[in-house]
Amino acid sequence: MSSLFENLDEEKKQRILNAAFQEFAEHGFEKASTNRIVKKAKIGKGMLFYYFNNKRELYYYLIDFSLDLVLKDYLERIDTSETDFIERLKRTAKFKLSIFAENPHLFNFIGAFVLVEKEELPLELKEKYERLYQLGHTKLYDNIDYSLFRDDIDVKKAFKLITWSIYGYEEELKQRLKRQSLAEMDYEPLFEEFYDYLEVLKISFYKQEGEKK
Amino acid sequence: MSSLFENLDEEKKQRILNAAFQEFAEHGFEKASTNRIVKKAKIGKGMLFYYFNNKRELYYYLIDFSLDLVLKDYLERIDTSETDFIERLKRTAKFKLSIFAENPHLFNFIGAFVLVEKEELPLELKEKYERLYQLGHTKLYDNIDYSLFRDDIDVKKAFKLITWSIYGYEEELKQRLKRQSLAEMDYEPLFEEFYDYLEVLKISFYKQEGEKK
DNA sequence: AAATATATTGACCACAGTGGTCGACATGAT
DNA sequence: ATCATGTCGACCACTGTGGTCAATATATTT
Repeated sequence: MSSLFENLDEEKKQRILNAAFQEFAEHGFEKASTNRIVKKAKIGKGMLFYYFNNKRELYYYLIDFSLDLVLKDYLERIDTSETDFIERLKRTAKFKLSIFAENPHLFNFIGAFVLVEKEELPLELKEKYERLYQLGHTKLYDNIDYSLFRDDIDVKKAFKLITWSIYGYEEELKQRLKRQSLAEMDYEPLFEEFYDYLEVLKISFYKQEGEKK
Repeated sequence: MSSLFENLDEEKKQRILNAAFQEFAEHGFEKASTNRIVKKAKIGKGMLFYYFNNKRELYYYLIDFSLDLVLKDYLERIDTSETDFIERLKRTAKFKLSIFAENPHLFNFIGAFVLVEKEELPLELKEKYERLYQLGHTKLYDNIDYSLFRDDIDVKKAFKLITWSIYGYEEELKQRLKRQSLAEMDYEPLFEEFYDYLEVLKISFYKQEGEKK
């Protein structure tokens, strides 16, 4: 009965979610330890099994929760009427960061279960993930104005290169922020830096002023 | 006494190295299991502790081994007289792949111990790693002809973007090849694809014919 | 062929950590 | 004063741990 869990005060709920996300992200389902989770979440062992009947139920709850969150706080916010690919990505950055600030291990958690245990998931969750994945694809790549790109490069390859670049920047950022307290810090300089990179990408992959037809 | 181990026939040695690299890469030192290692390497439990006195000694041996290997089979082969950054990277790809083909978990292993346990390493290994890191930096970035890059972008940022792009491509490749037997396959098409990406990077970040002074 | 040295195994050990339970107790509502 | 709801952590049976070692197979020397 996870409605018990859902009615917890927000701070405690968040502590538990965070602890569990981190533990499962780092160790996978099998080797994740409920002992470490309760310790990190600062609750008694009993409570975890009071909210969730067992480890597996908690795990599935987390998957469901994370998929819902990505849908509502990320994908649904992406504005597909913006036809400039890089500009569209630029706008998604803020959504991503606010998710990360609230739940730093959520993306790692998703990455982990997708990589290693996606296939063994109950059908319901697997399908939910597939739907989300499809939606993500359309939200990112549909209705893009290809004519912005230079004519002398393969647009598909440019897409990939841009995506990898952004992923690389995100990862470097994560490393840099590792010991920072995410809560009270000034994100603006980071966004400025990020925008600078996007600008370089635009200059490089897009037609320049003179070339636009 | 790891000279015992070193005198093993190559095939058995490789089996043990592979198994151990993978186990430590996936689980870190603490949670790596010697039982799983011997099982995967298909040797009796006793042998592992016959070659290496204990788990830690094996771990340190692997670190030392991997650092030596990266030095000799990768860094020392990089030709710094090639002043074209992308061209230089292009040439390193073959070294990297041949290391990966022989020992698919080595880079993951290095990535893992650097990320989580570098600081607690014995001084000797820590210094060895630092030296390697420095050398890597010079081998990749020294004596690069900046004038190849377009004037209207920040070269430092272009460096980063290119590096991230290549890393992204490598990771995607790893995913794709996951279920392939690395041994007997044709790498040529992959290199062709890789070179295509590099070409896009060149067109985008380098000056075009007309602009060269 | 006998004796010795080296290589190899896996059952075994004490122990640490596992997921999950449950009686004791605190808190707040009725 | 009673009762429902929360909360805890000692406890349990059990699994897996790093490491040992007597037994044995194999190779080398005499």
